[in-house]
Amino acid sequence: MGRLLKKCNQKGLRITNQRELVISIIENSTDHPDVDELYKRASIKDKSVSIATVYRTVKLLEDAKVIDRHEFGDGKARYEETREHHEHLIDVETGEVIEFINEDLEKLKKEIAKKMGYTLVDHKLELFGKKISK
Amino acid sequence: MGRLLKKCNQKGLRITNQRELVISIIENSTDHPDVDELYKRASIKDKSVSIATVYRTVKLLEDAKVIDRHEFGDGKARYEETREHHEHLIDVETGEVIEFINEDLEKLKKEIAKKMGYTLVDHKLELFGKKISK
DNA sequence: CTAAATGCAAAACCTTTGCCTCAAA
DNA sequence: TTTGAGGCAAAGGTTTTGCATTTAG
Repeated sequence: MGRLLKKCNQKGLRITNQRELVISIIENSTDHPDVDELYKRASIKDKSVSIATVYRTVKLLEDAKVIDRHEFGDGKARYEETREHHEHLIDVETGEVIEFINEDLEKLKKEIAKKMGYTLVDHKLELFGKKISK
Repeated sequence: MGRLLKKCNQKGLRITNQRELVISIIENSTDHPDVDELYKRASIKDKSVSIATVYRTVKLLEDAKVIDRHEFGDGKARYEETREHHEHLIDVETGEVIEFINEDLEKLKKEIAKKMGYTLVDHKLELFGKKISK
């Protein structure tokens, strides 16, 4: 049984065939698929899955905090399994999404929030960049 | 003549009554209105303005880089006049948007991008926080 | 068994666009 | 005067939802 499915069980989510399928797809994706992409990948294994179920499932998983939703500026939500916090750099020319972590950044953000009288419950940082040509 | 209108003139944009109205509303807003809100505020002064024009105007102004578009996670684009770069802290309990600037953050972001082989063309940082209760 | 999940299609949102009319430069 | 802008309504894209049916627990 996969990591993500295990987490869902721990949270007490009812697992249906459709949900298990979507969960396994997210778990085995290394990119940041949107709902339509998840739907396409799911349809390969089970043509009867509806896109409404995919939408309902990602909302369920997001509420359960086992997946994260991102908006990279193209008007569609994109998803990935929740894991150690990391940031995204989006190549504006290719659309490629590159992940990175930076401890200084993590510290700085918490400090800033604290200084403003807030505790950080979430944050998003996206860098949009152009590859430096050699 | 307002700052923002002046900038638009400098960019050579054709100024119509409708555009001037939308420009003045954005310039005099201290919040981050979405298109519907801009449309409502514009309609008070001129009921004939259409929402299509508001959409076309914000796109024009965004392309001219005199206003910035933000997405704060509620599915609607929000706009504000372009000015010194700053970040947003969103109070998750009230929805209030608090602006701040932090030079360390600015430097760090550029460094990170550079280290990854990119020049930063844009970036977004949003902190989501809860007010620390006294 | 029974409450909850699914599929389907319609609807809800936000945003864009075609077309004809109108106005800025 | 002439090209670009505006108004209106229709269409586009993503996401949500009502309802009848199916299924997990």
